[in-house]
Amino acid sequence: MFDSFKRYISNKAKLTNQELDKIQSLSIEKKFRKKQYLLQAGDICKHHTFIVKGCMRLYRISNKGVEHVIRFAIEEWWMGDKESLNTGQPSRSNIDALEDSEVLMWTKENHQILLDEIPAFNVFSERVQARSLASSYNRIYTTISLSAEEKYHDFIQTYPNIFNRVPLHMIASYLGVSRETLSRIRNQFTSK
Amino acid sequence: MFDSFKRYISNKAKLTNQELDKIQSLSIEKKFRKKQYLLQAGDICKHHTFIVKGCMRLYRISNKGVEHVIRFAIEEWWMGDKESLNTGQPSRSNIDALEDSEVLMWTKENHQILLDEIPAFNVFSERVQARSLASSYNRIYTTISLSAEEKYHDFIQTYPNIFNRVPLHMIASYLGVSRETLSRIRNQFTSK
DNA sequence: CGATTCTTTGAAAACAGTCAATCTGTGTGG
DNA sequence: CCACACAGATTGACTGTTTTCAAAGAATCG
Repeated sequence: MFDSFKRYISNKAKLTNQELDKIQSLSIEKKFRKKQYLLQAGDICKHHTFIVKGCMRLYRISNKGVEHVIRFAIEEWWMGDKESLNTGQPSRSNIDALEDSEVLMWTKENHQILLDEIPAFNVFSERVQARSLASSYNRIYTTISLSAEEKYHDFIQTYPNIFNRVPLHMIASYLGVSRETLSRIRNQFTSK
Repeated sequence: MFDSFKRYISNKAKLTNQELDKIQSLSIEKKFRKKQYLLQAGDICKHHTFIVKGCMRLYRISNKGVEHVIRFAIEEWWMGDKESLNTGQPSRSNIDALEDSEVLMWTKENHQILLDEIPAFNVFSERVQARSLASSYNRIYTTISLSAEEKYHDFIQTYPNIFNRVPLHMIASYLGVSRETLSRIRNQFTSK
């Protein structure tokens, strides 16, 4: 399982074998079955998680009891609640597996050790974080500027590998649109 | 002008006088008049900017020619297009001053020097970045989960110091709602 | 096969956007 | 100091989009 990660990170950061060994030695391999929670609201998020295989979602539940997907993640993406991880406060979000998944995890403390001891890993991590901030701004922009139909098309263009793996009602939730509306949008589109 | 920054950062990071001097020596003091651009779409963002006084907004213009505010920033907030700063690519966003403003700026390179040479500054910066990621997730959540009216109330609760300083139509733009709708929501509310 | 889970459809109601006109306050130049 | 222009806010009428509710139809999984 670590080999996948090795291949991934070797493209992004120049690491010696020793450094890779160190990263591996602090990692935890885990499997999650479909529907299994990686994090529940109220829990304190303790790990940085890298998805080797599978698909997950991070979502919150509103006070009306409705689920709202904040983001999806698939192979070679990072997952976790950065806020809870950072503050040590209970998370407001849930994370669960949408498919049987394999992940690598590092505790906050061990992750910090890697950041401190391996400069290239630090640079790499900052780049990951910068990119996730950029993509969240893009998401904000599309969410406030596009119509439901445009959002849907933007989504399948931006995440072609996700839209065909997750149920439509979750995409609707992600886009902030009712599932009925999204179903109609999609059918109206295919009939053209 | 640097004194304000000194007071701000001294609360958040333990820095020696030498370190503060170093930070100051690499800083640029600038003033922006109301309506003046700090960054225009197409420019490459070269600086990290700290707002000492005033109010700014970061926004994009859609292909229909409509402005969409991605975020506001006031005293003691950081501003800049992290994406462009990081990638060196032209920015898709604009930043301008909503009030006469005073800022401190550091070039990307000088900022990096500070991160490398001053561990406490590095830790501090990471915390800032983590917080901005967290707040952007919160924004995504409220944007997809709340109605226009709820969004407005959430906004004035979350940013009481901003809503009374910026024009209503910009708040509408920020919330992804037409200004007429927001105007109606607000009046309906005050008449209760 | 039976039970979930997911998607689709219809009809009504709620909601938000658009267009156009008016109103308000602010600041600028003569 | 006034008149004017301008940016911003409001209002009404209308249109269009999206939600909601309810029911039924696929698809998937054990």
